[in-house]
Amino acid sequence: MSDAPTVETRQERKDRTRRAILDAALDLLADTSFGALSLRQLTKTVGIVPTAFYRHFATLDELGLALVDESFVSLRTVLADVRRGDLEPATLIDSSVAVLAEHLAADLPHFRFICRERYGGVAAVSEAIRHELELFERELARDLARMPQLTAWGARDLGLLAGLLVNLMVAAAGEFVSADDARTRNRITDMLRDQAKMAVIGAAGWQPLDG
Amino acid sequence: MSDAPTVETRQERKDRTRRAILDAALDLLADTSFGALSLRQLTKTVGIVPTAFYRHFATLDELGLALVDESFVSLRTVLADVRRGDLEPATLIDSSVAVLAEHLAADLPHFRFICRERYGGVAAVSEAIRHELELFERELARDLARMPQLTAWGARDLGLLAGLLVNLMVAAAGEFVSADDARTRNRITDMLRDQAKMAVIGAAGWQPLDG
DNA sequence: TGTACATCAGTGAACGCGCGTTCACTGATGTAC
DNA sequence: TGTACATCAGTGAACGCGCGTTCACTGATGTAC
Repeated sequence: MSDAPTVETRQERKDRTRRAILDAALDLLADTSFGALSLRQLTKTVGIVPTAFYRHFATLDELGLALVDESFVSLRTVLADVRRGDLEPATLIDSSVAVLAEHLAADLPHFRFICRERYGGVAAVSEAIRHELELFERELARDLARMPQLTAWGARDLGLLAGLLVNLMVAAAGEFVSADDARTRNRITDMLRDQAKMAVIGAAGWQPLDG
Repeated sequence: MSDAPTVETRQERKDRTRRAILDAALDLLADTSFGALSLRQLTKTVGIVPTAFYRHFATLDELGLALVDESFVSLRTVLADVRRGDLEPATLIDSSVAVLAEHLAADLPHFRFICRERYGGVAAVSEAIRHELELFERELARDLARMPQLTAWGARDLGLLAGLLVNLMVAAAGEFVSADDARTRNRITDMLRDQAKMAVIGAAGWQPLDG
């Protein structure tokens, strides 16, 4: 047993507090919307005095934008994991939906935040989320463009399919977050998988509008 | 010019105040989420004293549920108008989306409320909305079942398609509400129409799972 | 029709409470020499 | 290595404010006779 005192620099301690603020916020946001978040309740949960919050964020909105940022870092790892996995056309959707479900279960707070605040009451936050979702949609469209069956497609049609899939995904995430038992979650995952298949089959039979 | 004094019964006056409360709430909810709505600000907007609110609703949650009710009355008129309109398979989606766009533009506050609170922070309200959306989805599935191309389908597959279309619709409504110029709204409507076509084409090519 | 009483939508004062933000501060960590 | 000074994350008191809810009330509308 070493008695060596933990040496922690000022910056490390500050980073740890910042993380604690973000985590406490995600925790409290399970029960309320961001617009109803109280700074005093938040700092009380963290275990710091209300004014200490301002050492880390200039405003509550800035905290919200930080949560948007890290939520989308989390969401992007879904795409990265899908790319890294099974890319056989016949089973791509099954494996992609399985990857998504895994991420959903592993990081509920961030996905709940995205769903809840997408059309939420704090303009700065909902705008940031919709902007990031648009970027995510484009990233997905780029991935779709690389699929052999869709190489001839134009940008608009790829965008339509990507948008459709993103909307399905967000809605499924919202239901998933609200469900609290494994059975319901499996039903949601199954539904998402079949709806995604419908969408892709429809896309395959679609008459491209451009490109 | 008649000088006849307006005769208004006690009940009529009460109904008028109740309506004014609902309207003021819809107005304030353009800027905040329901969970952040203040009873004092609300009654100030109506022009009554805070305590008078309790003559109409026992709690703020009850007001929220009343808003859910009338929002879905509004949404159901969309289906009714679609049924009443052009039912030619070749142009059904175009005309349905046009009807929806018309209703969206005519009653933004209720549609914004549904989108914003669907996954919002007040459990009673978001649960009521998701319940009503499920009923709406079933109603849509029943309409779809009557279409000649889909008569052979099972309940599950009709439900999948209906759910997909409802998610598309709600997402489009959310974007529509956030957009403030006619050009953007037309783009959203166009996108919804084409995505709905993709979904229905996919549904047509789908291998039914049951039924 | 006239009178006496009941109802009840809306009033207004009062309450204790949690809110966000200000400010001058403390004391441990970091740095310059 | 030792000392003197600078930095800055977190403190704690204080502020004025809007909050939801209580309560006894007022006075116009409604009703019974």
